[in-house]
Amino acid sequence: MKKKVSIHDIAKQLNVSAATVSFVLNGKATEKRISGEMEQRILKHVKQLGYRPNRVAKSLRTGKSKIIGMLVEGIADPFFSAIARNVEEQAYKLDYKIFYASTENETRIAKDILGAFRDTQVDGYIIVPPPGLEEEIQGLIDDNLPVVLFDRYFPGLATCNIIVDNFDGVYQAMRHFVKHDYKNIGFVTIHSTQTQMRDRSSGYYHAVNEKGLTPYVKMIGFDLKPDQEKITAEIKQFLQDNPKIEAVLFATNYLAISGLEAIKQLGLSIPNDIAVIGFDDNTHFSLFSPSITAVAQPIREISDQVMQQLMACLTGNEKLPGKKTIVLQTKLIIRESSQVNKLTS
Amino acid sequence: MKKKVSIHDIAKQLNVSAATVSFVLNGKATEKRISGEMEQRILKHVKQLGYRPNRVAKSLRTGKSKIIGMLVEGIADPFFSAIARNVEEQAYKLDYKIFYASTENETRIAKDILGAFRDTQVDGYIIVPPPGLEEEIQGLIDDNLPVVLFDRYFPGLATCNIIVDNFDGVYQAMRHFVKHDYKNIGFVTIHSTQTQMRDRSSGYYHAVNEKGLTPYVKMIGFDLKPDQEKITAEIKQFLQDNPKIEAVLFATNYLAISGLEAIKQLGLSIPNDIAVIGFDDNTHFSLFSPSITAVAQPIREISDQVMQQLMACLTGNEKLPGKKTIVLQTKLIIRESSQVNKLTS
DNA sequence: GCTGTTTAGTTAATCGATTAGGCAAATAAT
DNA sequence: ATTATTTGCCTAATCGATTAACTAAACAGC
Repeated sequence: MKKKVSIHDIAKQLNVSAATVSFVLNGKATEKRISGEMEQRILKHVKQLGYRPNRVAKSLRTGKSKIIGMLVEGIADPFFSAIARNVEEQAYKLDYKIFYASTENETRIAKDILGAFRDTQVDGYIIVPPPGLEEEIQGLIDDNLPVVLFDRYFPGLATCNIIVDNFDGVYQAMRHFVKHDYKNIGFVTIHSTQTQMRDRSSGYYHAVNEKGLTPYVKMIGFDLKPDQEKITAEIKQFLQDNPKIEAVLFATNYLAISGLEAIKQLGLSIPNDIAVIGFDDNTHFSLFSPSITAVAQPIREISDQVMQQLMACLTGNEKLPGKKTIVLQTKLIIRESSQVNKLTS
Repeated sequence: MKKKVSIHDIAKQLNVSAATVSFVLNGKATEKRISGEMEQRILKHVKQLGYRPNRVAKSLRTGKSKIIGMLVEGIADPFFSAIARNVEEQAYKLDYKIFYASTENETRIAKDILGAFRDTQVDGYIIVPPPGLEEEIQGLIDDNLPVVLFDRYFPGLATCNIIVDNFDGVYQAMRHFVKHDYKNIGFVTIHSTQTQMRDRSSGYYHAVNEKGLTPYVKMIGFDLKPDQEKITAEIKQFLQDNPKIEAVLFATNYLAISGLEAIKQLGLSIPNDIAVIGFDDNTHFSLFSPSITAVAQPIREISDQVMQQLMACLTGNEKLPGKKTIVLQTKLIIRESSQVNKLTS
């Protein structure tokens, strides 16, 4: 087992002090008036030995870790994993590493992990907050730690938030339905008071009121998320109980999946028996037959904004991002599932 | 900004030494003969202040970090993110954190990140190795660091590997095709010499030879992975060039997606014009019309085995896992895409 | 009363870096 | 020639924990 070499070993071997080596390694040779000759001697020897400074020690001394903590609802969710991937890519370029973790939207898990992040002294936080995390986030702000929230936020907190216009996303989808003459439009969402879901609901109700429609809403408990079959069963029941529904909007990607399964099980034909739009696009929606219309979130832009805001703090004047809410627009990707099939109708 | 409290602050406030506090906090009170009275006094005060030990300092001293480094091909890939999610869940229970990163199967990125993991002193490594990472992995072994590889491995290295029977997975799929009387069966794979792809190819050729069939193979460059459209175009070309093909097997999930798109663009009907099987199942395959037959990898089992092997080293007698290759079985999930449609044929 | 053993802690070195402050030698200024 | 400045590098404290080695007091045994 190759013994680890420390900066002191390097120093001893060259008969200089550890401080000198440290200065050279941190590019402060000129600033600290180390001669060019010495600098070369050290650099050469360091390269030859393949010495790598111990980040843990460095982190302890400087209080910086070059790590960003990222807390999402679930890394297996394609929406979050796609953003995670983009964020990671950008972080990598700036010599930061990402430390992901999933909360499953549970307050306790989120608190635990956030604690672990703090203990590890991560330099910045990217958080998709579950309910009840206000205090912890306020704590980060109080301690002057850079935080960026995305997907949802707490209106009461002075954080930097990157979100999409959930209200408008749903509203656009509704207008599309109405334009194609659908009158009885269902909305399947989850029981949640978080901003993103609340805004989606508002968008639905706004459209319903504006157009004088009858609302048909089904709320699924969030706790059912791991149990796809149960969600499918509930949606099936909802559609059976409300046979008038001729179009339905699903408020999240996993609800859409279960909803499509429910529709399949009921033997209904899309879009002739029932039209469908999902919130959150999916690589596969274009391949479905019929292809599925979706409200697409701008994944690339979200990732870019998240990183831009966070990096401005990390590399800049160490200030907090400050209270700022950046609202990005969604895009309705119109496919076959939301318009009557001209061939058969 | 709340000043951070250290173990010395605690000690001073209680008029004891830092060592005593440390012993109590690490549950060594009895072993180190600290009185119950003192123990309670310290615990109470620590709880009251909400003191949390600095993990970085602890890590520097002990050389342990309670972090596991996980290197996958791409965190946005549903196969890897599902495994990551499971692994994370188990690690969490054992008080370990996971540090993910994506390599995009590039040697240089993988080396970089592995270096960062080492610098951070992660306690264990879970790796899906890109080509050319042999030396670095051997280096981990030489330094007695626990490593588990999965999905693919290097036959020359004495590592613990968790893989699936890729050969048999493909072979089963081929047998299924043959059973349903398909004779001209295409195989779309990527240009790669890594074990998992090599074995899938072997499975195909074995079946082709055994049944006396004509091989139709299309190799896609791995570098095209980010460019879905190009892959789609190549597959389209392949199918057009080989009109005899009546069934096709895709060797990875993203090839299947592009392949389905190609088939859609060609206006072919599945399974009547062309039958399809994909390697790697997908949440959505059951919802496609027709639903897509797939070779499912046992995600849960893979994650369990990975963690079991790694944890045995971490919590146990600090030995390496040793050379051991655990081969799990795939399961052919038969759906509509691979058998002639009884209604119309 | 003197030695040996427990009890209940304490002291100080250590992990591997960073960095403010110091100091001797060389060079410049007067 | 003497003082001032610059050059070039070193000393030692520090970050916040862990832990081997030690000690002082209390108690036991003969």
